[in-house]
Formats: sequence, structure tokens, C-alpha cells
Amino acid sequence: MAADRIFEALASRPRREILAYLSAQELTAGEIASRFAMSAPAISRHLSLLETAGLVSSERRGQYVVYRLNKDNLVNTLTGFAFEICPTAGPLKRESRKLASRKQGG
Amino acid sequence: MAADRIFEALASRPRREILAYLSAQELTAGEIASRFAMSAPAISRHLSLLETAGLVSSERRGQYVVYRLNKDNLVNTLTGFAFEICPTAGPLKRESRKLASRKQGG
DNA sequence: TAAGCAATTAAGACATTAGTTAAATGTATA
DNA sequence: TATACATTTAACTAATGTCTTAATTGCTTA
Repeated sequence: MAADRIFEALASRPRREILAYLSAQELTAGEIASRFAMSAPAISRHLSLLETAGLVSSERRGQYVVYRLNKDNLVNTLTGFAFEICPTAGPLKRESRKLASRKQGG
Repeated sequence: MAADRIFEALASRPRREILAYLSAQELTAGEIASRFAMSAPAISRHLSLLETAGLVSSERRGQYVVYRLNKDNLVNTLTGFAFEICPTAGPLKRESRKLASRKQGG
């Protein structure tokens, strides 16, 4: 189940912070690591987990690897779950469908 | 940070399923446990964690303990995080504020 | 090819989580 | 009080998660 991996990915504060950083702009693995107190390998594992969950994508660019956020997947999963739990939130539901129809439009 | 406990609580499939069950109706601890393959003590720990996170509330009723969902806290946290990550989703943002102003209205 | 930097993978230590069964606590009732 | 049932807590084991440092891989450039 895809939601399993996504919620597991979101269960870590550093990983949520990575997503917040990437919400503003693309960043290389090193740029991300420099924002945290932990080692680069630790960040690399977090990034790998986020990518497996489908929340970020990576692209090698020369000697760097650039990461970017997959907003659709994140927003769809969170709002989808919120609706499962809180189904009477009709207006929220409509807006989310609208949102989902955009392509990575953030 | 409150969001930490909430996302940690959501990182478990059984706990998300408990929330889904409670979204339809109040249930006693035993009724919840009967819906899962695991033991009652295991479910009791899941419920305790959900309550610590503020996602459910409990009330002793005679010899039973009845659990109910705190929809506000769940929806606010999820949509709040989604907006932090996806701030340009203006319409979604507006609807959520409307939703938040209702009291447990689900 | 060799040297240097970016990033990932490997190996291992440590803490946390999630389940089990057994015991304890709380309430209802004979 | 004694018994029964619902629930939680305790004690323990097994599995997972998250770091660390060291080694490896990949690209760039001299």
C-alpha cells in the first residue's frame, strides 16, 4: 500500500523538514545535508526513503544529484486520508480534486 | 512539537485503521480489539499512543472505556502540513480554515 | 590516468517500537 | 465478599529505525 510508505516517511522530523526545504526550491543532496547537523550518509538515507515513498524525485546533474518535491503525491495522500477520516468535509474534498487535476502545479 | 507525535501516531497501519473505525462511531476498547488479529493489550497500547497524540479521547463508561475520534486535531495537522509544503494551494487553504472553525463537526 | 569532490552503500552500535503472555486494576453483580 | 469481565500495566523478546565512520561509486578536470 502506497500510503503505508508515505506515512512512514512522514514519521520523521528531519524528513518532514527536508520536504519543507524542497517545497521552496530544488536542492542538491549536499545542500540539503548542510542544513542539518547529521552526516551526509544519514541524509542520503532519508532522501532514499523519501524517494521510495514517491515524495521526492532525483536527477543526477554532473557530479551532483538534485532533489525536488513531488507535491501531488504528498497532497493527495494527506487529503485523501483526511477525507477517509472526515468524510463530511465536502468543500475541502472538492478543492482537493481540483488540486489533484493539476500536474505538479503546487 | 505536537505534529511529531501525530505523525508518529499515523505511521502505523493498525493505528490508521483504528482512526478509520472511530470516524464512523464511538467504540469501546474491546470492540476495537475484536476488529484486529492482535491481542487486546497491543490494541490498548495503540489507543494510548493515539490519545497521547491527541487524536482520540477516552471516557470510562461503567466497566467499558469508550474511545472517540478528535477530528479537529487530525484534520488541522494534516492540512496544516500540506499547506506548509504546498503553500500555493489557496482554495484548499481557505476551505480548511472554514473547516477548522467548526467544533468537532467532522 | 590520477586526484578531488559529491553522493551512496556497507557495517555496526544503539535506541525505539511492536508484539506476546501474565499479572494487576477497576467496575458490576450475585 | 467473591466472582466475572473489561481494560491496562508489566516484563520480556524480536524486529526496525537511525545514527556513526569507513569504504565505494560516479563525475570532473588536470
